[in-house]
Amino acid sequence: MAEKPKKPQKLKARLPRGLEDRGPAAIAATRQMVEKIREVYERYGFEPVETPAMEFTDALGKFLPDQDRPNEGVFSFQDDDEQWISLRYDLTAPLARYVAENFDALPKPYRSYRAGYVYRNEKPGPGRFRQFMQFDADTVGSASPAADAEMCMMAADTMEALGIPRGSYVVKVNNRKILDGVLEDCGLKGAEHAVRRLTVLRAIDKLDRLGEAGVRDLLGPGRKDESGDFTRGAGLNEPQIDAVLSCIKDYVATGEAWSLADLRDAKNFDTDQTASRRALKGGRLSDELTDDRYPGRYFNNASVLDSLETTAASDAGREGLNELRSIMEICAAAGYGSRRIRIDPSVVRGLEYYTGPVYEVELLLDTKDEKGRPVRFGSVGGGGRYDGLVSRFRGEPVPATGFSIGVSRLQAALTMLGKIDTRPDFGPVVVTVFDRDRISDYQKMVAELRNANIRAELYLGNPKSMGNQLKYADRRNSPCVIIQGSDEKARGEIQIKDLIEGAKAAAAIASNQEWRETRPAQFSCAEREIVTKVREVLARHDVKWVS
RNA sequence: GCAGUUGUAGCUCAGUUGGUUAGAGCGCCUGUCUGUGGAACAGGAGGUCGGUGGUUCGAGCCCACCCAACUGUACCA
Repeated sequence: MAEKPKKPQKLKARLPRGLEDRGPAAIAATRQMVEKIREVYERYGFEPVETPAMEFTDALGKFLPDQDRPNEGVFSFQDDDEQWISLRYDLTAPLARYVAENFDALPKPYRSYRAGYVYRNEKPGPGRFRQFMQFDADTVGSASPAADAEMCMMAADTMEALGIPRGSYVVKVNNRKILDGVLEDCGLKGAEHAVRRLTVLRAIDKLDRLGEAGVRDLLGPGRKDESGDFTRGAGLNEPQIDAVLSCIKDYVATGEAWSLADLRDAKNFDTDQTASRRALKGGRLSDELTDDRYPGRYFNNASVLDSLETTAASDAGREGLNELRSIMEICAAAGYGSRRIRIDPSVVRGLEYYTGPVYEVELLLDTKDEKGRPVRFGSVGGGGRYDGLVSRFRGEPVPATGFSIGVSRLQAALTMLGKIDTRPDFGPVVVTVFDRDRISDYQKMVAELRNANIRAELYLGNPKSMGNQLKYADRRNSPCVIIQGSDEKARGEIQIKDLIEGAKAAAAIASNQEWRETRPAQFSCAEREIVTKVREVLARHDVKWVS
């Protein structure tokens, strides 16, 4: 054998990790989700505003302390004047910039929403991407707890608008001021303990993932994970650990706990009793209730508030508790009970700019990947009050609160749960080419269909055989094709082949010979009837092309 | 970043104790079929066995280093 000629070094087609190409089904699903979210936000009185994907890095507040370069978590580059520009990592900081820049022209409180891609240079995982879509709503210029309560209620409404039933999601609420107060009580006050306070907050944030024992380790000396890797802890002593944990999980003092039986009885809930009972059967909630890793996490909001009374003794804590109480009163009065909007003192959120109330939306459904392994998605939405963000640009305080749906992550979760239709949409009607010199005739048929608002196209490949053209139409998932050979042309007719009906008929036919000769689900009609007859076929199979 | 696991065809995976020219299923292309999708049958294309170096008469298999992916963990202001 002759020596093989050396292959030219081909460029490897590859996509950077954490990014995804999106096909027709995913695009359609996103469009539907965005539209449903938009309807809810509009109904709440928010108006759209859009900002670009890039901002000056200082506007995002993403410079590393004591250094003149941006944090590694954001994608950044220098403009030709050496100014740092970054891709936005959320929609909140750019909105704060927009409001500050247009402050005088905007009505206050200013209520706006926007959907867009954001970018984070972090390790990707299931439901975690480096480019992903968020859908935000923000109220700028109101310090009222009613603004925060509204965010929580809107979060709940949005989930239900997206088809996630009551009981399959929960909006968790907390107030950072309470945690601040508790940490002060633990003797972790002042700048010299800032690092340890941060470690404590992060440990608390992991309660749902690591359980109490794991958090205890992280608050103390440290924790070894299942791969043997060791993480250093906050180094608190036992009394301090107990103090921190008690404010997070021990609400038993005054209130009633929700036992599983109570939940089944559903008398602890205000307006959503029937739905609650139904959701309990399949939902994750019942598992957690019987799981002793989560002792006492399920109490109604009134009893949690009462319990916090004893732990939130500092000024900051008391202020936070009062805000929380107002939020819950407003929600309860509007019919949003403890099962939909629940106080959860372990919610702290990762972003530093939150100053008070924080919210998080969690799916309570079990998600499994294609190999059946459980997948942890984390929150599918979140938000909070950020009273400091806009005022960075101005000399006056500008309170603000907002909420964000992680559209991409939620879509990934819903896809994994089989709740999103990933079947391909119907393709266009394909007009086949029989005689190459009559292309203009065929294109005229296409135009006629298009003018009748029917998705149609001419076969633009090599029309060497009818088989190839039908195979193409089949792959496009076309409902039907148009055929006109010389015989039909002579009679002024066309053939319409119903591919959907034909596929059904195919099951009963074994030989290719017969398959061809019977030409299943094919009929002829006069040329001028093309639109009427095609419409009949489309109507028969309920083809609508709406997505 | 740290730790563990895994890298063989487009995809899912076999590959014996280290032994000739690395296989299968699915998918793709062509044909049986010059005016008809599917099925069936036949054929074909497609591989630097992740990369580099080493041990050996001989490496997909053994060793070292590197790269990548996955999982956990950390980071995510």
